[in-house]
Amino acid sequence: MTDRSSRRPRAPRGTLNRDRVLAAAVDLLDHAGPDAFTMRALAQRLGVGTMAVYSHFQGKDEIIDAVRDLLFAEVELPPADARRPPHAELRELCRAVYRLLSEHPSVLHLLATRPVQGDEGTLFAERALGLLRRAGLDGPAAARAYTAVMQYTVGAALWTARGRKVRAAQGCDDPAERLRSRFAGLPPDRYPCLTGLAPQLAAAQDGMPQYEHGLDALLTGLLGDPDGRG
Amino acid sequence: MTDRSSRRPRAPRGTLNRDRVLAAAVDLLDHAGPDAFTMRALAQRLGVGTMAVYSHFQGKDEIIDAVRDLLFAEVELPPADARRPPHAELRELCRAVYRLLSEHPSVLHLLATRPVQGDEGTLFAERALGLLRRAGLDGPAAARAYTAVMQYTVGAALWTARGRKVRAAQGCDDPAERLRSRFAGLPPDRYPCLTGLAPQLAAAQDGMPQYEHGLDALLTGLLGDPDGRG
DNA sequence: ACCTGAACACCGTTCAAGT
DNA sequence: ACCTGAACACCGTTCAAGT
Repeated sequence: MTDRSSRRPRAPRGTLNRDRVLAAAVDLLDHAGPDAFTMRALAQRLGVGTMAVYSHFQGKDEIIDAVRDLLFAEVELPPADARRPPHAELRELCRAVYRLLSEHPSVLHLLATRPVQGDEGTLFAERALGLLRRAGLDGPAAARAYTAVMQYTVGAALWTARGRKVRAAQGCDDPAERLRSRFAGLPPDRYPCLTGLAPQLAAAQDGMPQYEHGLDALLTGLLGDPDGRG
Repeated sequence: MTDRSSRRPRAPRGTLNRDRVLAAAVDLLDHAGPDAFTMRALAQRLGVGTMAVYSHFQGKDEIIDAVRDLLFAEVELPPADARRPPHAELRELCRAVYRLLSEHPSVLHLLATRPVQGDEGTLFAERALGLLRRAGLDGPAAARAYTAVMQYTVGAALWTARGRKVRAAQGCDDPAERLRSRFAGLPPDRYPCLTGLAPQLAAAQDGMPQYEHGLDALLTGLLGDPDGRG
């Protein structure tokens, strides 16, 4: 199946460009992880010599920045709809970002290291801040609320990606099951809650449902209970 | 001032041990950052040959795990006090973890990659879960609430560390000011909220106050308003 | 048992050279 | 302008050797 030489045939001249490099970079990151994302592996996947990539990007950092902004631009922002309550629209906006970060866990590492610079990430911030204002928050409260929501989203996605990485490293068994058995095996007299709640803690490692649970609590605390006082 | 040879004198035999390696590792990580944390730099700081460290640790990963657990063990857990409302005690517990992560931003990178294995991190989880149960949450709700709080704490600390890293890289100017001027310079017709709220967004990059703002909102959403219905 | 230095298989990037 | 291969200065780790 694979090339005996483990080196694919060289692509003809002039076929390399920034888009092809970025597409291969996303593939490589998502498939092999950040550690395996090397300039040599990237070039090999593209069928060119290692240094060919440097004709289109200054170096690895510029590729990483471009990948981050490219993927953030792919967030499917729900259509603005003034009739819906801002709470609900904000929730969907956040879910879209979380979904992106979950589907491309490697971006997380990149997002965590350097902030988004691209225009599309900026548009997301604009939308979110507008919804927070519409929900009745003043300037400082909206800024703090936006920051808190982003902090939680990044943290939740990172938490999930961490579980996946452990699974990939340790023979592909369920990370939730590993967590459960680790907690369940602790001495119950010293850790009564932890041992008792091991199954529930494992159940909370389920990605989107857990994210929604925390997000709803956070938004309720930030905006007030939407079903409560009215 | 510095050694002309840029190589410090070798330590006498038998003075190296796990504790000295870990202390040097924490120093190196906090002072020089994760990228500069190499086995060669660590050994040089200890005044031994590179391979001497391998007599005490299997490799770099084992050192990283040990550093993470060591620092997590240093979290100053507030004394348990059944008279205080669980909401307040949980808040202090979380603040202690956030403070640790902020003071040792390099640990974050490590915490984000692999979960805490050490006993002390486990003790923190036990305390937090106990408080959530005391606050009236049932098993599944307590597990989800604990996970959400940890996710938010990691995300918030990472957010702060990211700002610091940018500052260190880009000539030491204030990261909040950089963020403010970037947002303030956007076209106001396309980004009315972002340009208008640039100062408030910059003000929200203040670490602990922002963390507390989000944490209180999250706890309120998870536990119910402590001052509200009673 | 503890520590060393050389060596191996990597990495990102520079550089002179090719087309 | 675009791409190449050799080379440089790194990295973590293996290994045979020293004490």
